[in-house]
Amino acid sequence: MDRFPENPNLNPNYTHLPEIAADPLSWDFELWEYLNMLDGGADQDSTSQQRIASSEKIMDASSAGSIGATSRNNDIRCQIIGVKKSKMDAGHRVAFRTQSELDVMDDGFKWRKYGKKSVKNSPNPRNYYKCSSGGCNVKKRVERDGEDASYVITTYEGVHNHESPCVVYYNQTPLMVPTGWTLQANSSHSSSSS
DNA sequence: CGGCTTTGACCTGCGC
DNA sequence: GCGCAGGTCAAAGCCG
Repeated sequence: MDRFPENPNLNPNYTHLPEIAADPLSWDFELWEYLNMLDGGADQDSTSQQRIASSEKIMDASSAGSIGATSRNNDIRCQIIGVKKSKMDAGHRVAFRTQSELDVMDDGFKWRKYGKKSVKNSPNPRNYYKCSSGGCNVKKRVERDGEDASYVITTYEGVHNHESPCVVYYNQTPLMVPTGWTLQANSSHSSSSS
């Protein structure tokens, strides 16, 4: 299953930003605030929010480096390449570009695949997922980077209205960590699954 | 048997 | 208005 890549407690390979709350109920808001700061306080309505309207624009944002945060951890790179408010009621949209052999990052939530589509200018198909939790309308798009297949572009749309069904930390359940992941100490949370 | 994936069809938005 | 591309639906099949 997918783990929450923005939550370092769930995915130690995720290059996390310490300022960003790990709370799954508010994380994309925090990311949005953080990226606004990175973007020099650009106008939210006309500038950075418009940068991710399509995969092409996602790549533009990535290459321009005008929005986003990149760092590195154990040879696994995860780059936040853009955030925008969704036109839908679902909320914000956040795109990650992650160097991973796995097609789908395990983010702790349970996703159901509802579509697969080949996209123009990309040899790799795009997969569409919905959060399988009842009443939660969060969607996720996953596709391989057409320019570098070692990267996976994951786009989250919306905000979860529930806690992760798999919120566990490695000091309680180390078996949950996939092969190849590097464990990272959890200093601020205790298990919610007890 | 229930839940999930697959996949073709359909819908919608956008550019020309 | 038309065509294309992206996104979603839903039926069928698979698997535990």
